[in-house]
Amino acid sequence: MTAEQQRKLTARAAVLKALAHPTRLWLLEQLQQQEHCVCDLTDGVNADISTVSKHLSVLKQAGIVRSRRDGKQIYYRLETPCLLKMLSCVESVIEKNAKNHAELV
Amino acid sequence: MTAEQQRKLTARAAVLKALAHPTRLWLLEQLQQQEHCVCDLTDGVNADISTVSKHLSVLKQAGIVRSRRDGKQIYYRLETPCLLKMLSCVESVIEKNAKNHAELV
DNA sequence: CAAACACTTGGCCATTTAACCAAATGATAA
DNA sequence: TTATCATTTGGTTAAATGGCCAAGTGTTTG
Repeated sequence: MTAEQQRKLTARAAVLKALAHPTRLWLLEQLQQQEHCVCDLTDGVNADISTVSKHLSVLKQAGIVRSRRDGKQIYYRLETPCLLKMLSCVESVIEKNAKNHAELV
Repeated sequence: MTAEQQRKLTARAAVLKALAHPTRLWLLEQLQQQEHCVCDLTDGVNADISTVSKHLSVLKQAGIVRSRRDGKQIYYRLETPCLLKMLSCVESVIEKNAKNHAELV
């Protein structure tokens, strides 16, 4: 593995890492159709608003969402919709796992 | 977020988490064309063989790869090729980030 | 301008992750 | 059956993550 390869793979891993949390995946689903302020999003998650804010900042840091201020609120929107589509493959892994597991029983 | 949603999202996050490491992404690339034994894979990675073995076990646990023994060696193969294809979207996030960053300079 | 509102940030703590080394396991070769 | 090879597993340690609370920042409202 060359240094250049290492660099590329680390960048990819960083994006995947940002996606790899149930709350963050839920946030992205909410942002799929339209932008939302943090307060909207906090309502749906069973967590402190500061926790939600930090999750959003992880997604922003990774370049997955963007934010804009409008008055008191800050609105987040999904920057790269393909990310959610790509989850269909993740889903197929899960289904296959379930099937394999069922066969073992 | 219902308990059922939570369950689903946690399962997805688990698969993404397994992908979210540069070494594991590299391993998957190697397995894309053909199966390899652990020794093959260790050669390319700058890490202890036990480290590589543990990375492979993370991928296996997530249902992303499978293994079979042949004599002394254990061969791993990619179970879900679509996972690597889906990285094109991850790549587009990275490119967009680079572009945005360039604009700021 | 002070109070209230919507968020973000810093601090703290518990848990998880990743790396290495050493020891254990499983299979073949001597 | 002992030695050797290929890999996994256990133990340890350092660093990263995720949660909450409290304090700080930026905006609007009274």
